[in-house]
Amino acid sequence: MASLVPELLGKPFLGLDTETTGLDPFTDRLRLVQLAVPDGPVYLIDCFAVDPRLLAPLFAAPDGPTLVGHDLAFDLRFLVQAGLPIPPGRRLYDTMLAVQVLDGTGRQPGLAETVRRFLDHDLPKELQTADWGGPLSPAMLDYAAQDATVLLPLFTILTEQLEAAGLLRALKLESRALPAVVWLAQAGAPFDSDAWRAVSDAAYAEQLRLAEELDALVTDLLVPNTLFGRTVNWDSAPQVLAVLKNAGLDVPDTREETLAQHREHPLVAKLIAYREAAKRAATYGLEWLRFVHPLTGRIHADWRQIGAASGRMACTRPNLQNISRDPRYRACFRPGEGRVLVKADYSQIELRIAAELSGDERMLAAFARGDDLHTLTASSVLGKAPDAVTKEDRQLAKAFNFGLVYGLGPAAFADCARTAYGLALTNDEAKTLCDRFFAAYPGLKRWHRSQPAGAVAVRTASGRRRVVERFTEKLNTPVQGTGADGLKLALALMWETRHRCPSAVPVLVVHDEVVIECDADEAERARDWLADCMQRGMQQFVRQVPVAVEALICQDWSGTPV
DNA sequence: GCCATGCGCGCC
DNA sequence: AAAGGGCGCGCATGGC
Repeated sequence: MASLVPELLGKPFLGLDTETTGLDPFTDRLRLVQLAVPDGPVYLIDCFAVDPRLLAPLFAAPDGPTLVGHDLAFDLRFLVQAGLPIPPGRRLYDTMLAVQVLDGTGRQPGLAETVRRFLDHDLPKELQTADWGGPLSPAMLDYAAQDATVLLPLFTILTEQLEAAGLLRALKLESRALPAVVWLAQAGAPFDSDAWRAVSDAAYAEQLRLAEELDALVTDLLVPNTLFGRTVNWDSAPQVLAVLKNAGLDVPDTREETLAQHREHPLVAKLIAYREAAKRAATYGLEWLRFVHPLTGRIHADWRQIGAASGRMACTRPNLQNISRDPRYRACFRPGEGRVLVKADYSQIELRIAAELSGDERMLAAFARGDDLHTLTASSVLGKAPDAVTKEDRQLAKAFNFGLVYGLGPAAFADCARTAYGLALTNDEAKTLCDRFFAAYPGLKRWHRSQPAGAVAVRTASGRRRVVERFTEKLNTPVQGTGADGLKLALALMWETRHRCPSAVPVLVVHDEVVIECDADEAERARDWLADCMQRGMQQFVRQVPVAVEALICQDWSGTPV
């Protein structure tokens, strides 16, 4: 080992893979580290026999070889637990991320699939789930070696294709963000299980109560409450639809939006309330507690770095990006004594990006002055002076500003205004307002008009590419994707400047929001550091419009002040 | 009993 | 001229 590290440090790139006894970096163990040398041997390090920390200088070197792996976040989480440093992002090359950048999809390709596609041969995977905690057979060693070796030709061919497609810059951004994603997953979100249990119990009780009230209601209304030979299952859409029809309501389905149009009907009103409680009880119930890690007491979700075709991240097991905004749930995410959260989010970031991409002069000028865009839109569309704009006017403007990012037409806009903002609009009114909206922002209209027909490749500010067909995707992908680019650079900057706030770790990332945890006595410094990284990361991709970040120190994710 | 699918809805 | 973005998950259902 002593002579191996200096030798490896001199190579331009290395294939890196690991074998582990399971999938959990906290309870399962690192067994093998495989390092494949171009035109050379592949070294297999048995971590049960040799301390893998001897590899630390290879990982820590600022300018060592590029480390090529497939789904490196997985391997790095185990390597970190084994005491190794995370290499600088610019030295990492993840072939899974490379394929995703090449394809412009959120789908995560496996290694065997990638080898089949780019190298045109089979990679046996039967031993992936072998017992890596026991004796290692020659076949297992051969399998492990192959997994690392195959990364070398993949690196070459993927780089050629990325280069040809102008996608190397997008991959470099992903590489820089990768250490931060590992950091995020390993840190985990601080969580109060007892508080969650209490909130969950209350939601379940409410669901039961509402179901009983619904049962009573259908009896009162003389609607037969037995369908399909049993009492109504209020969770079943077909059964609910049948009940509604029986009650004399002419509805095509039981979706929220449909129900909202009959909310004055007592049965429908109760049903809406039931749905809300049932959804909360099911999605955020006691079952959810299985995600609390038995060793750390925290939630270490599976953060997918490229989760969406737009470049956004996604999160599973559990999805921490769709936790109810109800403060009772969010308050369960809180650190222990002596620690605080700092939550920061971008102000109207997608609207700012849309202004930038469309080049609309009025919008750009408004953002440059620091004006409130919603008020400006309301005053332009309604022909009022800005100081005469009411709260309702501003709500309407919000629906517009929101809708334009998605390329909504008048009919869709009217729907959106109705369901999301509680505004009743006829289609004619919506049409008139849309015309005035585009008259107020001619640059936006040009942007919409300039979209070519048919399937085209659109790009985000980092050069990330996606082939799209629908008009709305052509508008939205660069907006959403540029937001994702800026946030990823922000995460990279946080990792690269973490010495400025040694007690801070990232715990949640939700598209335009980052939450970190830190020592209470470092909170102000952490807040400024976080806001600075986020601002600079996004501003790198959004050049003409000022990027604004709002950051708050709090006890928990609901925002309770310290 | 397992799995795929559609619906409905939580988040941004 | 119109144009409804991106996810993950729980449930019911239906096929095997």
